[in-house]
Amino acid sequence: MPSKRPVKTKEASTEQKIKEAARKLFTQKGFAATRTRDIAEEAGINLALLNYYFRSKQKLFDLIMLENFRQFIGGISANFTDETLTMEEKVKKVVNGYIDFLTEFPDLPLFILNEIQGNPSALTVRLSEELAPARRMFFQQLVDSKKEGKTTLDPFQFIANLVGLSVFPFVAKPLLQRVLNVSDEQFRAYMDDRRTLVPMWIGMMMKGKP
Amino acid sequence: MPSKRPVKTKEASTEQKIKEAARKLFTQKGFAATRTRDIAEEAGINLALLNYYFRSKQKLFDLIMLENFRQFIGGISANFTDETLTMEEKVKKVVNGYIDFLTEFPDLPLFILNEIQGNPSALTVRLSEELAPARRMFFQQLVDSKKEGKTTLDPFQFIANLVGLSVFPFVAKPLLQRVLNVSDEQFRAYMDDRRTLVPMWIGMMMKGKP
DNA sequence: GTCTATAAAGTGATAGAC
DNA sequence: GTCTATCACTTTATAGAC
Repeated sequence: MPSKRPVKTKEASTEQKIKEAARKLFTQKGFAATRTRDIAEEAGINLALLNYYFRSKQKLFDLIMLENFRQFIGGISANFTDETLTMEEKVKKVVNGYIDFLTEFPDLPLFILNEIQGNPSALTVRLSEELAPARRMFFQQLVDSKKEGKTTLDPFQFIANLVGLSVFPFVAKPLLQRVLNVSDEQFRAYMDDRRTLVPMWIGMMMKGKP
Repeated sequence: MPSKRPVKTKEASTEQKIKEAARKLFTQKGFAATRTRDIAEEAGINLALLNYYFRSKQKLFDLIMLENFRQFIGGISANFTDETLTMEEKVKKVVNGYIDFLTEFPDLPLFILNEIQGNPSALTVRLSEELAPARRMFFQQLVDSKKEGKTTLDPFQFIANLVGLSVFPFVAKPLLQRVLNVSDEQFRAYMDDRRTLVPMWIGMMMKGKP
């Protein structure tokens, strides 16, 4: 078992190189379609070192998966638990946060959706727990809005719309680009437009019938 | 090579049983994570029969994938090429079509999204071609709507919203259910509500600012 | 810490009996 | 058409030299 980090700090350590290579391949192709040999090659190291540092393919995968989950929900959760923000401001922050994040890590949402479908009970429980505070505060705020007559929208529908409008375009990016004949650059521009469009639409939806 | 179908017609033929088992497992877990032995067991037949009927795992998978693609785009395409329908009617039909279809085959969209991400150029080209007529007619109709001052919404944003609001809740079903604590029954009811909600929202979005 | 060589198990596919 | 037995190859993981 490796107890000490390597000496060099200027360039990435072997352990780090393996982890980054694994993150790239696992996130792109999933657990089963990724071979440990591919990871070793991508990291530019020997195959045996993977097991030396991480014991097994599964352990390495679990590590990557947990980090991916954390990164995905981290920013969102923070925005929703901020007491100083109105619902309208939260929506703007969450939408912009998603678009920033997914522009940088476009493969992550599909990876997470796959993992959750494949493991109905494993990490989803933990995920749910970590999101519990955000959920509680959000529900409370939406119930208050209902009392004040600001909206009639059900919390489930609200979240489904918010995530659908923000995240789905990234999940379906290759499909949308192919079918609608859109370049990478154009796609980016469209997503930028959505930073203001989506919050506006969400606002309209909350107000109810036109 | 099998030239004749089996004799029995009362129950599913061996070939059909294999195909259905393969469809279930491939759609659920993808190509790499599905073993031919699993398919054989699921179908209740011998492993050798899989190769007898379909030559190889890859050939069987290609067959399933093509059928899945066709089924997914079939209904949608038909709705969009119907000249007698207004844009508003088309939206209603497409939304209801998706919700019907995905209630029955909830695993399909994630499967398709995965395949498209994994094969940037293989089947997506064919998919794009088969959707070409629908795309052409839809663009024309939306351009007309713009001229008439009915909407200012970009076609890309329109499609992203339509598919995002209709399909995404099914893709994210396990996540939404876990995080928002929703039963299967409740989820179904929410989706039923969306049959009228989504077309209404799309209508509001097309009209522009509130 | 890193390498080569190899063990151990898994997996797709086929040969040949029935 | 369907089965059992087995081959050929891949892939994960480890032993042991350096």
